[in-house]
Amino acid sequence: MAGIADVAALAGVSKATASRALSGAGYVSQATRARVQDAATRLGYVPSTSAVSLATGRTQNIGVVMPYLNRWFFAEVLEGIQQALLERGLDLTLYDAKPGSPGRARIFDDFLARKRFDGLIAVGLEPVDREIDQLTLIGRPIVSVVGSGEQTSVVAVDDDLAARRATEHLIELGHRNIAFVGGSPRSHWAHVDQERLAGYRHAMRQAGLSQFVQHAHSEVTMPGGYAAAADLLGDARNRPTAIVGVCDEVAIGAMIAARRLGILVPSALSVVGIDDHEFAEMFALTTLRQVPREQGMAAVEVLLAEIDDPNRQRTHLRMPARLIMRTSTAPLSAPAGG
Amino acid sequence: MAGIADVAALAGVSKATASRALSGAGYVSQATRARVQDAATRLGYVPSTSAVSLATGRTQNIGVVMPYLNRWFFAEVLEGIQQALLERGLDLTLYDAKPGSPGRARIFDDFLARKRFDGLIAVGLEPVDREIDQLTLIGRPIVSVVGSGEQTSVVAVDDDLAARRATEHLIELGHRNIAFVGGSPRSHWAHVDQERLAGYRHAMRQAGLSQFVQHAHSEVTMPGGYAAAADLLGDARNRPTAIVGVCDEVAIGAMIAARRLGILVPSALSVVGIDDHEFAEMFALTTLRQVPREQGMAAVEVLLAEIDDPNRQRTHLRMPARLIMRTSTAPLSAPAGG
DNA sequence: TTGAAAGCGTTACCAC
DNA sequence: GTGGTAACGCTTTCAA
Repeated sequence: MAGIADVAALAGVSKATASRALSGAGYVSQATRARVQDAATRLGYVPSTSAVSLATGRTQNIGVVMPYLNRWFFAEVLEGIQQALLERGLDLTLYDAKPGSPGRARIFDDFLARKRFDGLIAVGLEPVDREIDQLTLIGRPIVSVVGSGEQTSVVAVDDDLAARRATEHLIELGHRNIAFVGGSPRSHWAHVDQERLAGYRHAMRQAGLSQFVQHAHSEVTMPGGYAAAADLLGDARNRPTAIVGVCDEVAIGAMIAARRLGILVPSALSVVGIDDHEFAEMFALTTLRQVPREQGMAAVEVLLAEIDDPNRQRTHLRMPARLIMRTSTAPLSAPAGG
Repeated sequence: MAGIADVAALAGVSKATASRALSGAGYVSQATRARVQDAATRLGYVPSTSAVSLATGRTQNIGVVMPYLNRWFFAEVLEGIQQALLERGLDLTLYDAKPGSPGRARIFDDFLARKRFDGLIAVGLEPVDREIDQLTLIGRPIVSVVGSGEQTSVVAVDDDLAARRATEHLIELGHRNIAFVGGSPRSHWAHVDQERLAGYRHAMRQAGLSQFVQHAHSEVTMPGGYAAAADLLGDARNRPTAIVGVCDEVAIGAMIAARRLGILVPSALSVVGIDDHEFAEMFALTTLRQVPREQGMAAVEVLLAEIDDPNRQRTHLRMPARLIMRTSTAPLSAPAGG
């Protein structure tokens, strides 16, 4: 493998000059620069990343920690991060830290401590106290996507607002008996779930519908929403006329459950989600759109700025979600009861 | 940051001894080893990965290239890989090489050439000729998950067999007019699609049903399957009584389309998929199960063996898929025609 | 504008 | 069993 010494030799200059010529830092005459670059391409020179890291203290690599890879939101964020890093020639090292798994402890104890990265993006991590300490102890800039994060910069959608808008949309359509499906005490989306639940509650209260507030717990997955909605809708006497899903996956699960029970959407049941999941269109789901891919890209932006200037002030980006109207919601049809 | 020199000093030994004591290679007395380890934990010593890489030539990192992150199969494989690496203390650097994207070229030209890894796992890559050359030029072991891969070791499901079994299952139920949905010429799953299509054709031919062979092209996604099936089923005169989906996502899309058209599954239409996707259960989809997570773990196994012994013979692992019967398939009901 | 040489933090060879 | 020391491949002063 050709090293910088070979390049220097071929170009007839010293290693120092070759290094400067290739990295673009420091004075080099146009002529020598050209000669060095020529030699480099000729030899197919590729700098050794470990040598560069050792000498500069920079890894040119960003770490990403997330609890799930196989969920729409996380995969999209990851793609956004990846794309933004790719454009800048930075590598991405992935850590899959499943909540409560033995592997998670190892990641925090060993992997992250290795500092194989110049900065870290934590997606939906919801770290417990000890983990937060470990993160800050790393001494590298950190940006959270989703999550409360007082300690780090944060990029996220305004969850409270999104849920409020979703609920208000249903209220405007004349619904009163509106249930919220999704989220459970032991969910690892805890923070997001709670923000959204709070938004729903807020909207209900403000409309004087506190008596109708109803929260059906569920796993935050499509099957989870299916199961929870099946329960919720099973009791015909006390059935809501509309559902706010904590996210599209849950909302779609609820729609499928409704169909199985012979409850027509939207004539007998309106459903609204939050996300604008890739399946939302297919299910004609009305939803509040967030674009996780953009959140991922924004997180990279913020992180790189902090790497550049470690004293930079923390950024807290909360993006608004936009209502996308499809046909899973409809005005409350002439009701049987009041 | 404490370096190995500090550890050595605190333990009262040389750097060389400290290194041996910590890495476990070479002779060190029990007593000194204990003393060194104690000093290390005391100082919170963490070796510099770049220094280690530079000295050993090993990065303790595995590269993973895949074209999509947001599809069930890929996400599952990635989780399997991640888990297997985690157990061994190895890092994972991710390269998201979308087919035809400008970024893809960069990945092959720049990123992979950096060799920031001891070995590479390529998932469903379908590389074009130039890319294959670039991969082999890296000079590191490579394992493909899915894909033709003559040049590398391969871990995959037996696609031909899976599709054949799926088709045979329908034939045994009395179906004759069986269509295959999924895959298109410009699909980037090309190889898998074709294997499965071939399996379907094979089974049809063997049962003397060649005249019924019908391939509805579609994107290999749930919405893709939906659209293709909507077309296919729209023409009531020439409608198949059963569908083989190239994968579960397509099959589920087809089921949803059927429902929209008022075609009951399974009484009026049987649908079988391949995958056992996380949604298969919820849709009661009969399918041929593959476990991508295990494929990912197996790929790691093979790769590490090849890293250990570069002269090792290539491995070609083709796992069989198992039929999981649910209720999306049923015997052909007393037919109107044919 | 260029070059010599000193790191960067490990490992590994070779004496002792 | 242990310690000195030369790599590993690059960047970065500091002189020239």
